Amino acid sequence: MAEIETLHRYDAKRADEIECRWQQQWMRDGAFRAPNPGDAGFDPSKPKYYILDMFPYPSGAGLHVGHPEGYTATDIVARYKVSCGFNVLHPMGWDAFGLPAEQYAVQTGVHPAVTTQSAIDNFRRQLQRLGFRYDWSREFATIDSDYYRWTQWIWLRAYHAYYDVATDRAQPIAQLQSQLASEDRLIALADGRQIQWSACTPQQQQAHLDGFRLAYLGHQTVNWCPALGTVLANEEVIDGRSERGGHPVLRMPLRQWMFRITAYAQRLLDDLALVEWPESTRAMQTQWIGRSEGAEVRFAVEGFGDLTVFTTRPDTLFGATYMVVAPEHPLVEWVSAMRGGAHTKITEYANWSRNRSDVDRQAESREKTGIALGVSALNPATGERIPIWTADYVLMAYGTGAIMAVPAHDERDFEFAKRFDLPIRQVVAAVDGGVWTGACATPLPGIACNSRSAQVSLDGLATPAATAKMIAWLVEAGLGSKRVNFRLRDWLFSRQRYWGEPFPIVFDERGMHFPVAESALPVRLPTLVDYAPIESAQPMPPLAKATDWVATTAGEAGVDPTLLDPATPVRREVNTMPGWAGSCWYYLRYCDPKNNAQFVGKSAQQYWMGDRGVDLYIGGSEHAVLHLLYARFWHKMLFDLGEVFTPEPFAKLFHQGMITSFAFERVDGSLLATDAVRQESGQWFEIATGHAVNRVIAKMSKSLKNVVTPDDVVAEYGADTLRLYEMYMGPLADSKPWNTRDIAGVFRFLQRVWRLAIDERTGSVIVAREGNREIERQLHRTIHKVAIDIERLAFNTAIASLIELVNAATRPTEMKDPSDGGLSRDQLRRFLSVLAPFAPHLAEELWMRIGEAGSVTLAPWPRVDQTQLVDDTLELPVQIAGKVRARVIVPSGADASAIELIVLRDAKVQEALAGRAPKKVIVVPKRMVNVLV
RNA sequence: AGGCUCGUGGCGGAAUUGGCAGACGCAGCGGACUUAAAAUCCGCAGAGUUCACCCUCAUCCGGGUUCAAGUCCCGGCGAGCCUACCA
Repeated sequence: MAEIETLHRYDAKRADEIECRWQQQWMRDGAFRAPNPGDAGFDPSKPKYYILDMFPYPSGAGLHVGHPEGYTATDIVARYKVSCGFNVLHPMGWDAFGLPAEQYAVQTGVHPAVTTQSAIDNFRRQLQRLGFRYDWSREFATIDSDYYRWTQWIWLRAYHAYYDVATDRAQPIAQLQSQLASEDRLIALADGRQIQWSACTPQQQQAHLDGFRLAYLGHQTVNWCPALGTVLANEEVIDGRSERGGHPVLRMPLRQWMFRITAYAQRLLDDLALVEWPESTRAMQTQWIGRSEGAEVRFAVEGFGDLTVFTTRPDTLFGATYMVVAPEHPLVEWVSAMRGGAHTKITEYANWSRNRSDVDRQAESREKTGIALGVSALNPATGERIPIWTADYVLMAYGTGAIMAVPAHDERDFEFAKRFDLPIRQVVAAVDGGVWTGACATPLPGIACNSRSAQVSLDGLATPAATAKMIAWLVEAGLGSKRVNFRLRDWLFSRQRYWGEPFPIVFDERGMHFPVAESALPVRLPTLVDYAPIESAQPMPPLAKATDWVATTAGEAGVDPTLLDPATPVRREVNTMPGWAGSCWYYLRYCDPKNNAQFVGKSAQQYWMGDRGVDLYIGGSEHAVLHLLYARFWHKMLFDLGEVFTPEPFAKLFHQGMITSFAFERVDGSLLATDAVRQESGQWFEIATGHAVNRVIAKMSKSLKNVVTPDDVVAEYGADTLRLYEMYMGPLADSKPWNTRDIAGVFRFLQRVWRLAIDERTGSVIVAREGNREIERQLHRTIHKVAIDIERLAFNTAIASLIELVNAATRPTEMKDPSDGGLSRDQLRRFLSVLAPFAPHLAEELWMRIGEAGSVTLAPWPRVDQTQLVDDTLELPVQIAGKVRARVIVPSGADASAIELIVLRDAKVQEALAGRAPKKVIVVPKRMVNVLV
C-alpha cells in the first residue's frame, strides 16, 4: 500500500535518474556551448555577460561542499542571464601546476602529471554531476603545453619591456636600448663607476638593461624555505613561515627572476576606483601597496657621503637626534671595513640580526636591539652632529634602509632612545596646547615648535604647513626632495621546483641570458623520473637533474640566430615559474581557448571582455591580495603592450563565505570529532567520559570527521537539493555552518514542487483547470522578487519566496479533485522557468512533462505584469503614542491627506485617542501612520 | 597595537535601507488522515503575565539623534578577518 502511494514520488532515486538523464541530454545537445563572434550560431545582436569562477586547483581529495557554493551562485546567475537574452560566457578549467601536486607526488611516488590528471578527471566528474552550465568545450589546464606556451609568451613580452616613466607605461626595451646606443649615454655600473654605453662589455650592457626590464634577473634577499626546497614570494610568507605548510623561512641573497610590479604601484592603487569590488578587498590591496607620502632627506656623513632617509614627517627634522640604518645597509659594512678588527661587535651584530630568521624575531619580545656605529651625521636643519646606529627595527627593504630618528614623535624611536639613553627633543606641540610630558611619543599632527634655525623656521605652523615648508627648504638647499614611497616590493617569480612552467631563457658560458624566440615556444617541461627536491643548504632546482635537457645549444633551444650563434653551447634556466603564473591570465584564454596563433584572438577578446572585463568574478577572499593583485598587474602590462583593451580585468568581484561545520568543544577548550559525541535532550555529551560538551563552529577537517562531500549529498538527495540547500543556507558572502538536518527542508520543497505537477500515485500530470487570481498575483511578485534577488546575489531570499509561492499553491489533502488547486499549466510553465536556475534538472523534467517544447534552459524569463504587483487596498499600521494601536485599510493610491482622514475616522483610533486631540499626524504612504498626542 | 567587518528566537537566517522585528527553513508542539506508524496536509510557535483577546518586555550593554532606531551617531563589551617595528 505504502509502496504504491510513493511509486511516483520525487525521491533520491528519481532525482538521480532525472539528473543523469538531463545532464547527458544537455551534453549531447551542446546546450551550454557559447559560440564566439564569427562562429555558427553566434547572435551579435545580444549583449554579452562574462561570469567567472576562480580557477580551481584540483587536489587529490576531490570536492567538498565548500567548492560548489560559489559555482552554484555563478550557475544561477549564468542561467538567469541567458534567459534574459545575454550571450553568456561561463567557462571552467584547471590551475594545475604548483606545489601541492608536486608534494603529493613526492609523497606517493606517482608522477605529478599522473596524479594531477586523475584529480582533474575527478573534479570534472563531480562538477558535471551538479549540472553546471559550463561551456566544457572551452576547458583547459595550465599544464597543457598549448596553454603554458602562451604563459611563457607573456613572460617574454614582459622580459622585452621596461617601464617608461615619461609616458607612464610599458614600452619595448629595444626602444631604450637603441636610445642608449644612439646617444651613447653614460651608464652607472654596479661598482659606482660611470662609463659610456659603447664602452660597456655585453655583460655590463645586459646588467644595465636588467635594471629596467619588467621581467628581470635580480640579486635579491629571498625567502628560502628549506623544507619546501624553494624560495617564496613575500606574499607567501606569513609570520616568518611558509603560507603553505607553516615551515620556517630563512633569508638569503640569490639571483632570481623578478617582476617589476613596483613600477605599477600607483596605477594598481588608482585603478581600484574603477572596479566594483568588496570594500575589504580594496582596503587589503591598498594596504598591501602601502603608499606613503613624505620626503627624502640627505644627511652628510664624513668620509662616506650622503646617507639618505625616507620620512613621512619631514616637519620633525629638527627633532632628529640620531639615525638608524638597517644591519644590511652599506654604511655598516663601510664602518666595519674602515675600523678593521677594532669594531667586530658591529659586524657581529649585523651578522646576528641578518641571519636571524623572521620566526626568531617574532618569538622574541619587542625589546629593541642595536649598536652604535661610532660615526655621526650632520642634521641639515640643526647643524648638529647626531650619532648613527644600526638596529634590526629598520628594514633594508623599505625606503632607503635608513631613518632619521625622532624619538619625541615616533613610538619606535622613542622606545629605542629610552633603551640606549639617546636625547629626545620635542618639536611638535599638541593642538590643544597641552604640555608634552616626555613620558611617551606623540606621533599625531600638531603645531611645530623648537624648529628654528638661521635658514628656516617652522615654529607655529600646523603639521601640513610645516611639512610643506620643510620640503620647500630642503629642495632649495639641495638637501632633499618630496618623495612617495610604496610598501609593495618587486615580485619574486622563480621557484626551485619541478612542477611549473619552464622559463623560455638560456644562459651562455659568460652567464649572459638569452630569450627563446616566440616561434620556438613552448619550452616543454621535460619528463623527470626523479623530481624530488634536492636537500641542501643552497637552493638546487630539480630540473638541474635533466642534464640532457639543460645542456643544449642556442639553435636547439630556439634562440634567435642574430642574438647568438646557433652552435653556441648554452644551459637552460632550471628554475620554474610559481603556481600563480597560470592564473594570471586564464580569464583571457577562455575567450578563445583553441587559438594556435595568438594567446587570445582579438575579436573574441574584444567581444567577451568588452569595456569592463569580466562582468562577475566569484571566489574566496583568500585571494584578495595575491592572485587578484598579480592578475591585475599582468593585465596592465598587457594593456600597455597593446594586447588587452580594458584597464582592469575584473569589473565586479564577490567573495563567497566559507562553509564551516560543527565540532564539539570540551570545557578546557579542546575540540572533539563529531563521532565522539552523542546528543541527548538537546545537550551533547562526550561518549568516552559522559561529560557535557558544547557544539561549536569549526572548519571542515578530516581530524574532526566533519567533512561533507557533494557526492554524499547527491547520493542521498540529488544535485538539485544540494544546490538549493547551499544557496538557502544564508547570504552568499557569509560563512555559515553546514547542518545536515536542514537539508530535508529544501528537499521537501522540491517534493512539493513535484506534487504540484505530478500525481504521485499514477505519475500523470495534474494541473489546475484555471489559475487562481490570488496565486497569479503572487506568481508575478515571485518572478519579480527572484529576478531582483538574483541580481543582488541574494539567493536565500529568492528561494524563500519560491517556497512561499509553492506553499500557497499546494493542494490540501482533503481536496477531492486535484484540478481544483495547484497551478494552471501556464502558471506552472512560468514558475518552472524561475525555478530552473536553482534546480535545473527538476525544472527541465517537469517542463517536458507538462508538454513544453524545447529546453527550459532556453526559455525567456517570464514577463512581470506591473499592475499585478500592487494591491487595490493596503493595510497600514497606525501608531498612537509610539505603539501600534490600530490598522486601517486604505486604497493603495491614497495620498497622505486622504489616509489621515481615514485614520482619524477609524473607531479603534478614536478609542485609543480617548478624546485627546492629535498634535500631529505623520503619514508615510504605503508604510505606516504615526499619530502624536 | 592598528585597520576592516559583524553581534537579531533553541538553530540557520529575514526585515524594501530609518517605518508593523523575527519572512522562509530546521528542530519543537497540536490536529486531520491511518488499526498503527511513516509520509502528507492543516494549525501553533520571541520571552513574560493563569490560555485565546489584552498588556508588559525584547535585535550584545550604556547613552544620544528622531514623530519613529535592529538600521544613524558616541562610548563599552564580544567575535571574525587582515596587517603586524613599513619610518
